[in-house]
Amino acid sequence: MGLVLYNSLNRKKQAFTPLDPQRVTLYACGPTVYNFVHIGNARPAVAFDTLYRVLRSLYSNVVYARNITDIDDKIINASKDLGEEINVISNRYSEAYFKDMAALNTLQPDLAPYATQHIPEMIRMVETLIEKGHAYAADTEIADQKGHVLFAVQSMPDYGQLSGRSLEDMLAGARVEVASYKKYAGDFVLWKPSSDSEPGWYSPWGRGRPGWHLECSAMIKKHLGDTIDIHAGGQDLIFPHHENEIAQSCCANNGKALANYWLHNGFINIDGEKMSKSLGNFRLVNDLLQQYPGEVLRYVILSSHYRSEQNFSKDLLDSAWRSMDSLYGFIRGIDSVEPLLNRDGAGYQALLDDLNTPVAISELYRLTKEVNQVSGKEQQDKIAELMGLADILGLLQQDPEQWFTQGRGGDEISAQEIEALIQQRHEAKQNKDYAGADAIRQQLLDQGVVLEDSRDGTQWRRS
RNA sequence: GGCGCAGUAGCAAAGUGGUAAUGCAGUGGACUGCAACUCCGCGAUCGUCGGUUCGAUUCCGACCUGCGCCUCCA
Repeated sequence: MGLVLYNSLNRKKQAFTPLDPQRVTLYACGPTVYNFVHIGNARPAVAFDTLYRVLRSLYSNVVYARNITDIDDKIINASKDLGEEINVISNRYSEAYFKDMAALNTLQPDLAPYATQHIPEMIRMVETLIEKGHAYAADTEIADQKGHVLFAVQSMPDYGQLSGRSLEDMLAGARVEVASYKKYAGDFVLWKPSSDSEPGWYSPWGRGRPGWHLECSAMIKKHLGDTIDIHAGGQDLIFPHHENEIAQSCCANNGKALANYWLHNGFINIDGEKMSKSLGNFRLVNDLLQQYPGEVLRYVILSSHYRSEQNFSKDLLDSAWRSMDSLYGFIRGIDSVEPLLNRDGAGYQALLDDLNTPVAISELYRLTKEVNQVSGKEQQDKIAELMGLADILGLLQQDPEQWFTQGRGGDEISAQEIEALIQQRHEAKQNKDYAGADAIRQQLLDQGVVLEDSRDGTQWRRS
């Protein structure tokens, strides 16, 4: 079977056929860098990183772009709150983003374009849209309203196609007051004026900054082309963000489709509730990484299908950690072999079926069982297959020894102390002092260290 | 009001028109000085009520419950 993807455009699974098999293009919406990212931001990064890995297994040249939004009102507000320069904030948090995502074993995208480095391209696109009659500069002399350029949604017959709603429907439920400079209530901002204290760039409409949606359209056009294969992001971006990207790009590029496949990941909730500032239940990846290995977070994210909603909780993380332990426990002590992806294997086939990562993970377990049932060359092949599947999932990337001896947060007994106690226990055992040996075992267990005796000696792991 | 999603064992999570993968937890056993690891075994009729069908968890309808989007949002 070839790759099949669920396309939000028509709400169906479709066989994936790239425009150009020699250059497959994937674009995922990245974060606005005004703070550390939360676990919800990590989901698309991990899910579409997995897609990237699958695409690379199928095509020789895949170009994956994930943008950084480094100009936005949220950053401007953060700048005011913190009393720091915009670029200091955006630099700090974009760096943190790359670090956090690397901890989740996401591969570096081929391109990581920054909005602020594409202002001329954005201005050019706005000019094109005005020329073609799809956009207009606000017709007003009121000081703080002057300088807006808006996209005229009524100029685009198909507007609303991705989100599946008509203009009337959208306006019927509108929760926001309509700005007076809009000709039509549904029109959205392409360019807006900046005050002297706000960051801005000079444009034909005065000093200002781009609207939110524009950067993606401009950067895709510049780096990937007028029409790309796959555009991905969170479900909440379907409207308005992606709908508006489509409108801008399509109208600016003579009606060409912006993307042939649109993928959207579901939301992550915290203990049954949506993450929100008012509830104060944000889980920052950076914080979680203090307590859990990045692979555990990745495992959790991949353990449910990317389109379904996922409920995050401590229990889920702890249970995922134990699950990972059992996988690492299995490969601990076996000789490493060159990973080999089995393209006919159920795990890889599951990934080709709209990224069914839960099934792929279950195959990991099935393979470990199979390794036990065979021996010799056959066993080596199974191990290679296991690691090949793990590689494409971005799991089991650590050395098992390191995995079990890594810290698990908090004050912990050091490896040296553990080794010393193991030596003491060994001596006790030699003297048939089993009570003494057991006391040491219990003492370590109380400190979260489990001992495993074998013919070759004693292994330990933190639990 | 409009559009849309979900409800599967204690928890998590796949899946199929012909009586339901997998993981964690629990539990019985083998192994062990005792353990751990590992191995073998054990659990659900799939929100409710109807309909279609030889047969539905899987299709259709209604209902109940939870949730998302409707220009801040992954």
